[in-house]
Amino acid sequence: MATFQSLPGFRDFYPEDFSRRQHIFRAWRHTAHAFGFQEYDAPVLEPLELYTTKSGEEIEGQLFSFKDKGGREVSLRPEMTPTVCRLVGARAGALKRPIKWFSVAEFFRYERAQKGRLRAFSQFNGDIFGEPGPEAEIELIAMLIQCLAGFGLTKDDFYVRLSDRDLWFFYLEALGFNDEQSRAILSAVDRYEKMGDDAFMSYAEAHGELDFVAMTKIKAMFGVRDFNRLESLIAADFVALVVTETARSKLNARLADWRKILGGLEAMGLKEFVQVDLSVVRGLAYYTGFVFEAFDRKGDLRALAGGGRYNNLVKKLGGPDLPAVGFAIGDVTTGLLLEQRGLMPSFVNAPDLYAVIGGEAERSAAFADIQALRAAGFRVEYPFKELAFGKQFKAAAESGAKLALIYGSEELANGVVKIRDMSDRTEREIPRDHVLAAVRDALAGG
RNA sequence: GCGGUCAUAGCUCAGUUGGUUAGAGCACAAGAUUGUGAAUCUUGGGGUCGCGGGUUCGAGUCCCGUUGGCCGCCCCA
Repeated sequence: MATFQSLPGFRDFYPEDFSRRQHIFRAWRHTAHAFGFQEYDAPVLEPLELYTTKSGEEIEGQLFSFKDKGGREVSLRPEMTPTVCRLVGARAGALKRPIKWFSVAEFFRYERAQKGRLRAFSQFNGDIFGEPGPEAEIELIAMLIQCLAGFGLTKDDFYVRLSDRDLWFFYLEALGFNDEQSRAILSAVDRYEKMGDDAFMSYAEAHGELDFVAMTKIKAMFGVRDFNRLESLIAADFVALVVTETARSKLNARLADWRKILGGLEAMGLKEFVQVDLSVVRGLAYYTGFVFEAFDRKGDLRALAGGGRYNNLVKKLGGPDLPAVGFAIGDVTTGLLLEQRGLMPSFVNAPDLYAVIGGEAERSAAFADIQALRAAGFRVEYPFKELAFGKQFKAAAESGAKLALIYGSEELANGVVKIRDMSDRTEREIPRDHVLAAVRDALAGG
């Protein structure tokens, strides 16, 4: 047993693990480029205040924070959102709109590790700045879906739950609740899935029991799973209740945005991935409108991804008033889901070519070709030590190389090299000065 | 921060009521095999049995503590 091991919640990435993570990163970047997003990164270490300003002092308990040698309070980044707000805010005037940025980066949170949650993890973050309308949501939700579908996951594997904090506030306002009461109700809605009716106890303590009619309406609202039902619930309340004209027009405007998002995603053929679900509230208060989360269909994993609109955050962090929507997908849960569904490719590290070298005398000739082939971009392996031919062919086969190049004394005496197709075991001789061309030709076909 | 559970080779595990020098399979390496393939056989390296203390003539085994993994609670940006 080694004396030192990695810190709790941190992972070592041996080559197989690294290749698995790399597979995830590659697919994410591929998708982001297809959607026209630009990649950025920023320091892993940030001023602690960036996070306490955004999330409150309490957040420090969950951070890898410390005082640096200059006495600065600093923290490893626990998320990308404040950082990207800082970057965009600083140059907002000079950036072409819409601003569509993404990153693939590592984050650190001082929390107890659990299934799907570690202390160090990677996330894909995609954000759109400068677009207040639901067009940004369409773009981001479509990209979120593709970030998972790109691995071969389908609508039977995962789905995106779409909710709307504005709709909630406008609806509760129409029911006669003030802002503080509405927040307490939303916090109960957030916990309802886990706690049931007990979730409303803290509301009752602060504001008195909810009356039966209001409770029924609220439960109906977060029980809704399709848009037509949502519309008809609200339409029915317009008839049954005394609703002010402003509350009515706010709600109607929200419903129009909903129609736009759902219509847009349907036109993209993504309807089956999206479910209306107002029980998603997403705890932290900085979300200002639509919020969404992706889950696996079987429901035995933590959330795959989450995001939403945060129109006030850039300004709060010192930038201009800039609307924003974003989401993040984690590598840990995504990796677990891909393993579960057999979509994680096995580690492949096969060279294109394996050079079989007769002896020390032949090594120099082989080296010349090996270097030329490598410079041309081919992956070439050869044995470090002198080995029997039998061993070398075995090594070549185990390496997974498509071709073997044979540098024996007989071949070199004739000015040729044998090129062996490892899959069908056929061999042919080629002149030494045609090796590169012959390899190119042989590998082009398969 | 709280609770449950586990910890023996790189991996998966065995190890009797406490008893000699802690084992197997896989993996890795060498040889059989100095011009042709994933097989087979032989051999080898690799363990302070997570760590520390206690009980005992004797601890991988029992007790306490600790660290770490896994699972759950709180939290989840």
